[in-house]
Amino acid sequence: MNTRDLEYFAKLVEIKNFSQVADEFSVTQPTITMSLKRLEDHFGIQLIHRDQSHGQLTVTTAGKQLNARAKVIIEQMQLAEAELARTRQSKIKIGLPPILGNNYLPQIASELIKHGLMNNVETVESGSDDLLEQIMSGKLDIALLGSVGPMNETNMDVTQIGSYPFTIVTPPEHRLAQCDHVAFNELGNDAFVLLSAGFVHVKAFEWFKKESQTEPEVIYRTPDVSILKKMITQHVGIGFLTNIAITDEDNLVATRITDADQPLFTISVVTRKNQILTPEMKIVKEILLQN
Amino acid sequence: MNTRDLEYFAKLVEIKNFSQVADEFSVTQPTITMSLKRLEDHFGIQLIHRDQSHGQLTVTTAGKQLNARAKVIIEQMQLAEAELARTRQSKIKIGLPPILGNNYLPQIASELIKHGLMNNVETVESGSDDLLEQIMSGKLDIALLGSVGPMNETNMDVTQIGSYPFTIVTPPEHRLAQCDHVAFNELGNDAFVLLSAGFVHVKAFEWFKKESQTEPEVIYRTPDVSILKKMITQHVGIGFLTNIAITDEDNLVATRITDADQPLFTISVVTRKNQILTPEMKIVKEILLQN
DNA sequence: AACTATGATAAAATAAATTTATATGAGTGG
DNA sequence: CCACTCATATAAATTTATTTTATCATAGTT
Repeated sequence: MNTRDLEYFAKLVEIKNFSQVADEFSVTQPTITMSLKRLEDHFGIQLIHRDQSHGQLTVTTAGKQLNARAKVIIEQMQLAEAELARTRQSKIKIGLPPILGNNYLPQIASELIKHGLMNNVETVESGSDDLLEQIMSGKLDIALLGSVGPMNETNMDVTQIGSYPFTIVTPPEHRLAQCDHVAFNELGNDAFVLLSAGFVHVKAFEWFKKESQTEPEVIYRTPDVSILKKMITQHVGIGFLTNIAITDEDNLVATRITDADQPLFTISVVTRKNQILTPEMKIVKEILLQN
Repeated sequence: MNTRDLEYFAKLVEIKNFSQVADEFSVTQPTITMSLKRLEDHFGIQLIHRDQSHGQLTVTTAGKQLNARAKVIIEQMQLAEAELARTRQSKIKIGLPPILGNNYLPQIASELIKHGLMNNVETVESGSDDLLEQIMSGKLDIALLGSVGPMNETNMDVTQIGSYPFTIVTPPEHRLAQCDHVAFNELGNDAFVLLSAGFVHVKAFEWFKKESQTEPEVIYRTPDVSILKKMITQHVGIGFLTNIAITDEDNLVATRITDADQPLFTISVVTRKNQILTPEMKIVKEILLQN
């Protein structure tokens, strides 16, 4: 069985047109006809019903079943491809959210040096959505991911290593800095500077908006945490960040939010199911789990 | 990419000998050499390290990684094969444990008749271990499975539909039949008739033995529940069964066991992840979930 | 009625996998 | 140390599989 046939088939199920599938793969139309015939002969059952009268192709139950398996097989092939490409490189590629960059990275770095792995590691900083996509598709070896509450990804090995509340971040001279705590619905008239879409903070922010029925203005968005902090310092707007994103040097105040049942910023170490870790990757994963 | 190459490779990783792999697949030895070369060329990395000096093959990290993916791909191919073979048959094949046969089957049958599906269904009765193997490998379309506590199978869609205690089953004239309840460690001197290995009852029985540190004699084992019941009636030994296995017509008494934290006989409806159910199968699954 | 879109079919061409035959290289027993 | 065995590699020939080219069939469209 050739996985190429399965790829043709999955595409045929998707776009339901032999000639277009042929174009997609830069082959001629009879190739697709023949490929489907091979599959139908192999499994001894019709997979696609060609309804000439209405110019419509329908996928039989058998076809749908094969398609479900074909998709897994193609995905696994792509993962193998990506993973072995990673193995060809010497460096371990770790994804981590920029929010953790300042806090975790120095701790981790010293541990890496201790194990003589500092030069074998390469970090990628990006929003958690993007990092999840990258670890899932095999572009990363290990990811440290933030999520709103526990992660639930069936194809991933997830180990939760901590969870932290979201807070309102202000300069020390701001009125909220004097408060021990604040309810989100007291912030309806405040302007926020926020992280860009793709960061879990945005999902959490939406949760607070919805639950408190408050619609604070978002005056600016940036994917860069240090820019965000500077804007908070300069009173452009107040911030919404996990408390671990804030260090003493920032000279900012994190005020906790009182809303009940609020989601927590949850940090997990994530690898793929069926991923084989090199001995070095195992050490790096251990280091991440312990910090 | 040919799945045949992946099969050769997985076998090579397993037995680490080119010639023997060739024999397994009834091909010649150079076929395996060429197949491996194709894979190594394709992924651009060495998969197997041939150590001529010690006559030993070792699998590289890349090879281990490919092997992990290959195994999933081969499994998915076999599932597709089995599932489409099932689709070629008209009858829906349902597995159920014989313990449920008497209780569930009549209820289910009347529902099936109501939907005109009675002739489209074929039941297979066997121990839960065997049924699990059959549903996992695609030989069954749907299985009703008993387990000791909740099932935990990552490749399966499991819906728990009930759980019931295990009980001690005796004829009405037996001393235990007078008791409302009994501790397992009071049964050290009783002889049991038990189901054969492969039934979850055996696992539960082992649990009670271990926890109570009691070793009752097992005088006879049978895979046939009705034979088992007859033996209990004829005082060959006392029984160990879930309470739902016992009906009024049996004229047997089920005495509950008092041991703390005891496992329950749990019934679940099980299908495979990524299995496509025909409309008929969906109805049958619904019926099973509702009874 | 001519035209277009879509898929099927057959023969030819090309590409890929397997076999046959043979080579290499490391151990092993006499 | 020589003949022998075991295990894998290599090259050419053969067989098998896939794709293309060219053409046809059918239904819908202008």
